Amino acid sequence: MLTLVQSISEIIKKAFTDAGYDEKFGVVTVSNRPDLCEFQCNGALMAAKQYHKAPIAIAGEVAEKIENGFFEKIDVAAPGFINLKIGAEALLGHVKGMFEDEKFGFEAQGNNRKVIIDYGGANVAKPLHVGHLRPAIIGESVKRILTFDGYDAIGDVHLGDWGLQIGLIITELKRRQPDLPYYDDSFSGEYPKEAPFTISDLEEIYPYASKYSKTDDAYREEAKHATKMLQDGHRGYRAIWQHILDVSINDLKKNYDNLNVHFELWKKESDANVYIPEIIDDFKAKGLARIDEGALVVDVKEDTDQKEMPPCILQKSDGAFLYASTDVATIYERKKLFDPYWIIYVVDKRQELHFDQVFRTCKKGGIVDDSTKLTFLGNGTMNGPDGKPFKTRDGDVLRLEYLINSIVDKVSERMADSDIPESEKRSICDMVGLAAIKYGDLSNQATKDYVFDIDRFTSFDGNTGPYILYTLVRIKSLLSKLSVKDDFDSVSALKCSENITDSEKKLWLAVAGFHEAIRKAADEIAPHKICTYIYEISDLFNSFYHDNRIVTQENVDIKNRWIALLKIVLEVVEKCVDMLGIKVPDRM
RNA sequence: GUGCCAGUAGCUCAGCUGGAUAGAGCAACGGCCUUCUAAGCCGUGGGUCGGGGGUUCGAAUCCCUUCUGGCACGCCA
Repeated sequence: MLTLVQSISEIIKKAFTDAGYDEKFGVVTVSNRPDLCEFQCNGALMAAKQYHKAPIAIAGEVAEKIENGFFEKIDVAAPGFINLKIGAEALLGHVKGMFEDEKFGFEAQGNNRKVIIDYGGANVAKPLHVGHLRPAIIGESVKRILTFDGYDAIGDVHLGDWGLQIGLIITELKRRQPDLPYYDDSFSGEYPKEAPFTISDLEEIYPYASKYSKTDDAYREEAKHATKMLQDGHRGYRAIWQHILDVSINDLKKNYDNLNVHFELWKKESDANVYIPEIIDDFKAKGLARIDEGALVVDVKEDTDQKEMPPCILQKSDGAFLYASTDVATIYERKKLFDPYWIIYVVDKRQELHFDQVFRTCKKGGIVDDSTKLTFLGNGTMNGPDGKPFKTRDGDVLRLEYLINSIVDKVSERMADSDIPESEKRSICDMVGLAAIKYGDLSNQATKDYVFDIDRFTSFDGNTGPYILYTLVRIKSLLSKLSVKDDFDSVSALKCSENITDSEKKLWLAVAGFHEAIRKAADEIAPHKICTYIYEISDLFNSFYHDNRIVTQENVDIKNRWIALLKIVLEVVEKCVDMLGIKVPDRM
């Protein structure tokens, strides 16, 4: 169905036509002067130039032609605004359509086209840290938004399991446990099923090896060599690598689950690796690649470029592949396996140049055709209250689970004197804590850096996740007090439009704004627009709640209309919150 | 050096495809609980939209310039 703004625009466009003007000027927007009106049309101001006429005169003529019946008030204001207030009956009439549609009247535009969203970025053998939080939260939300918009959206964790990091671990492991059979080239038996390390071991080994390699060139060379051997198929190294995968993936799944972040695909860099040779052969055959300083590169500079655009390196001078190779191969693989219409990368924005090169390489080599959309949605950095990247007191990278725990602890303090039984409290704190983190993150623009302030996010006041949850819980509580039956007929409850107060009408208008808000969020891949919307509607609900005694309302028609209102607000906001990846408790 | 992004109230951020008096939240101050969850509601104060030019009837928004901060710039990922 049309959005409310579109429906009103249709009426105003007709008035412009009837008054002898181009209908394109009849576009209506939500008013930026709520004290004057609910909707406004600035078309007369724009038409003034074309028709060489005073805008106020045009506005007057158009206003004359506006159909009666839909509006409560039509004003013309200098220098040429047309100000509109919708009638209560028309508003309820519009909203009725939302009740009758499972998407609340939202028109999905994805047409079931396939979109792959790459938002994991986790590496095996390394714990998730704060740097993984934003892509995970934003990516999950983007996936849910696009799913709602009718796309066949697939989340891919795209694990980093194939670089020097594995070589480093192998090297360090060999140094510590040289007697293991993996390094014995003459060993031909079966390797042990059990990994020779735990996840905790790995989390210690990798940083150690990484650090040490920076001080010892021979060690570093050995790690590079091990990486190459692994890529070339060394049997023992492959076995170690498989152990690393098994141990890590198990742990990562658990951690992502705790975040309510789920991937449809658990693909890895190594999966794409097998395609690299054929891709390189193809680039060579097409004459698109050249040798430069011993490395195989693809020139991706275009004539229109204002900036420097270094070539994309597909193969290092020592013959090994690197991240550009795997990223190109990954797109190749995705094209081959899924033939997606769209691929979206939710990755730290500092990698923009790299992905620009990769995308251009893919287009140039015909790995994807021009119709395939490749989007880089670079996320900003999460900073601490000092405005600098979030670190522990010692200056180390903060593990994600520690961050989550500290938030949940703060929430628990808040809930200490609530009368909710301890058995339920735990999961409620988890939900509220996660909502605090996610809402705090998603309410900022994805591409911008933002300040993650634990005290602010857990303060529970104002525009926060807990406030939204509190509002939803409040509505749930009301509906339960009202003993609303599941088969309550909301549509017929809308027949009564008497005694609609200002705060109620504003809330209905906010409900009607759902379609518009989600449309924008989906088109611009902007979860923060959903946050803005739910904050507005929650705020309006709480005002309405304050102004009206719902449970004790004696006029049955009005009470039923209010029940319908509660139900639709609850459903709409729950849907929004779900698109952010946030779960709602029944009470708090 | 080249390029990208940011600079809006004391703090954290919206708004940016040009429109009326630039909006929230926090913090400050003042009200509202014998009544549906006060984790709430209502109100007050607070801004040369980094500076300077320009385009326009009209600019936080578009263009140029400048200052400040962040980031990225071929064999790490």
